[in-house]
Amino acid sequence: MNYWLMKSEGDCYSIDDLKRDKTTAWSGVRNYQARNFMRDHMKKGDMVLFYHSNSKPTGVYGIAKVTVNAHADETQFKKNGEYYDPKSTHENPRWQCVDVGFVKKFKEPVTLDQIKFEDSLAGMMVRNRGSRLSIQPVSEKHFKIIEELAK
DNA sequence: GCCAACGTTGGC
DNA sequence: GCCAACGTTGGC
Repeated sequence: MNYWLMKSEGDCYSIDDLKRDKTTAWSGVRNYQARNFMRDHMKKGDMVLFYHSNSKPTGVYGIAKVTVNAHADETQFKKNGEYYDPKSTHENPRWQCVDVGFVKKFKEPVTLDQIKFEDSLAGMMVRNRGSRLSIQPVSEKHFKIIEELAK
């Protein structure tokens, strides 16, 4: 089983939205590296740190899990939609996404400040300045530490 | 809202 | 295949 961190802008799609929806297709990712993680490495049952970027405070707000393996991202075919990709075809879809389900929301978020402060979390990608990758692999150790910090 | 860092595009 | 220009991300 693998562990991940998925970013979402807090005011765009938050952990509360996921709680309400119970499950959602992680569509709209238009970055090849992030797509490759979803397509090739994320599997049903993998655990996900749900991270809010551009929010106050920024940090991990809860936990989600992968509920459906990668499949074509429908938003790429929606003309006039924000995520429409004219170069993509149904025969050979360019973008894929997994579905994620709600697991829990932390009482208090584990903030980016905390993550940077904890020596035991050295090496987490999200600590790097300018780390724009919206889906990042996380080690089991780091995942568990974040979970502990939330208690 | 600013701006540095990054990814992508497109001309050559 | 290089690289400048551009658009986007995301912390502050």
